[in-house]
Amino acid sequence: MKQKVTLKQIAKELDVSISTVSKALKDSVEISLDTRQKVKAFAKLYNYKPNNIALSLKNRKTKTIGVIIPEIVHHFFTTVIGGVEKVANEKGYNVIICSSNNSFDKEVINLEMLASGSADGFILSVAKETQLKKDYHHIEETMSQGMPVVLFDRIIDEVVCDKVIIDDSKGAQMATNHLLSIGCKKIAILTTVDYISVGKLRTNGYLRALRAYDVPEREELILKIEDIDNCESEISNFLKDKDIDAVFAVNELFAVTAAKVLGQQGKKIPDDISIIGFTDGILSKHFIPSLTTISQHGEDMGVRAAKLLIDKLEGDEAATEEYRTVIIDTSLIQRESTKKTKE
Amino acid sequence: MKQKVTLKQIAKELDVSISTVSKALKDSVEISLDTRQKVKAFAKLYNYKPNNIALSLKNRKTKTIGVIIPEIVHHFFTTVIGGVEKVANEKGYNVIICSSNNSFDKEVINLEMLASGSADGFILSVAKETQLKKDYHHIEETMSQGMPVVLFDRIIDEVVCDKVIIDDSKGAQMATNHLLSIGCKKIAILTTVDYISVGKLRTNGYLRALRAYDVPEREELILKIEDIDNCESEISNFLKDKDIDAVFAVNELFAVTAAKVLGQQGKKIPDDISIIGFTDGILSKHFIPSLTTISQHGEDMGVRAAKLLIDKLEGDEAATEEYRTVIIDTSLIQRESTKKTKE
DNA sequence: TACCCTTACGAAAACGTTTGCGTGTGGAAA
DNA sequence: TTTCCACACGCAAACGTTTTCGTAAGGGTA
Repeated sequence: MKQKVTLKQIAKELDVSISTVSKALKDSVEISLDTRQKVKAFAKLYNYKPNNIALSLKNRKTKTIGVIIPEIVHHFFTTVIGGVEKVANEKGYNVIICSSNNSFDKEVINLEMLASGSADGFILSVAKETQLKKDYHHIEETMSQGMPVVLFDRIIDEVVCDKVIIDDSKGAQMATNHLLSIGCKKIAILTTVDYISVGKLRTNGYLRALRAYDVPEREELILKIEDIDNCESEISNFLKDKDIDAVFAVNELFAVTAAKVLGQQGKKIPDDISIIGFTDGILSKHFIPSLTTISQHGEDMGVRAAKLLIDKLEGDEAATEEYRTVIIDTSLIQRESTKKTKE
Repeated sequence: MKQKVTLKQIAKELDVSISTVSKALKDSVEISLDTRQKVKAFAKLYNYKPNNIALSLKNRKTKTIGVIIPEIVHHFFTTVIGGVEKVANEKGYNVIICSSNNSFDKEVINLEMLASGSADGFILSVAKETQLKKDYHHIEETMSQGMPVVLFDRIIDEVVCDKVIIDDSKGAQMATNHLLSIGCKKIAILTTVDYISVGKLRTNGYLRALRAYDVPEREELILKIEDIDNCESEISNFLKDKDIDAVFAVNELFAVTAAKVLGQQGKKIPDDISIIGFTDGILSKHFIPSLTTISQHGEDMGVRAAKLLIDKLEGDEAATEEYRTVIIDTSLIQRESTKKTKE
């Protein structure tokens, strides 16, 4: 087991100083061609690689981006990470991913850990608990120590920093408009409790679309779900014998669950009831019938977030003081679960 | 913007030496109670956190585990990561995740980057390209430099190290047995090309099960798919008008695609044809009909892999020299897509 | 008063780099 | 022979820790 070779060892072997080795490897003109070649040959032979940790300490930057997301087993977040990685790798950055598991405490711990030397900046989507608690001191603190933070998707309005979001409200409006435009009038919505920022915004978009079409908003068509993972019976009860012609679900799971229970209740999709979801994941694509949905372009979000962060990290002082909010376009992906109703 | 506070700054502020501060924070008896309290109060006030990078350099370990997987947008791999994170966090380790995107080059780059100081050891599932190329020098090299590697799922037999796998062959056998036991006789298999280790093993398991039941193996019932992401037309052509009563698919995507095209071809599942998949992901669970499948217990794999790695990292020299292969049990999850055929 | 022991702290090395600056050697010019 | 200047290299500081060892001050004992 040959240990990792250091400058010091090479220097000793070749009977020169450490600085000579370092400079030789960097092709410094200070060092004679002869020595340079000798050092480089030796370094190659022993597979010398500079120690990142030492470099980080010396340069006071790690060339690493910390990404903290609420869930790691989640299609949308992984697509965002994909985008982040793409940009980061291009620009020579490493990516560390941590999941908060939707726990405030774990979010704080992860952030503090990464902030104490492991990452130069952060891309973050906050945990449910954080949105509920409204405690953002860890984020503020990180920024006050000079580390830039980019928030995405589940953001916090009160925190001043770069942000990448979709216009959730507009996306929901687009979804609802689509249903209205194909002739649906009695549109139920399956959404989350209000403290989830994106859920609330999507509910708002739904309501706005109804108003624009002069369709009265009806309380009994709105279901706000708390326990996302066990939503089936709740949705089933809610939908049972309800006089509706369409369902708008604010996420993929609600959409497929609605499709499933409606099927069980003898409804045909899209003939009896149209369904539209949110998030273009693997479920929407492969479900039968495939689900019309709103795409959030997760990878784009990741790309933009990473660019914003790297700009800040490498930018001059001027750019440092202004914060930008990038809004990613949503788009409607029309599939089989929505269909023009016959007049 | 208050910069991160260091020992040096505290020392200066309090007019003591750096070592005094360091010792005081560690409650060393060398330091008077008075000084200790003063230092601790000051450190708390300024939110002092030791710099991880400096600690890593000093201790020559990073307390970080590097995880490299072929794809980040992939349900199975994320569940494995979930398991790794769980154990890692318990034991005070950080996790860095990189994706190789199934590219050999990117796998090498990521590994080398993390190996040069960023991680103490690795949990790795190799890229397709790596399996094809059979070039494992980067892994051997990493290990020869004293960094333990645990391979999981897509492993390499030739590399001697700790491994966590499922018995793919046995799992496939279990799946095929299930089909046979409910009366299916003409079982097609949708599998991958042979260089993908897990695909080949699962094909073997299928064949073995057939032999054990004295069912002749028929070449025309075996489809080896190269381009996983565009498999629909291939599967559709293969299945068209084929005289079969069951399909075994070696992954989730093949399974749902088979279900879809069979549906299009007018077959009822499970009445006309039973389907069984591999991997218990989100698709199998939510598809209609929900798919019988073999669960790989991804989270377990992650847990075991992390434990193996940490054992090696913290173990004494004795444990260092022996390598273990942990085989995670697979289990059959029976859902709606398989049904006893009427005799 | 002289000596010793405890208490409380500081100096310095080490981890592996990079880099500005100092310096010895040799040859060329005067 | 003296002076000067490249050239080629080494020294040392710095990044932020931890830890070993050294030591000054003070009090107690003989």
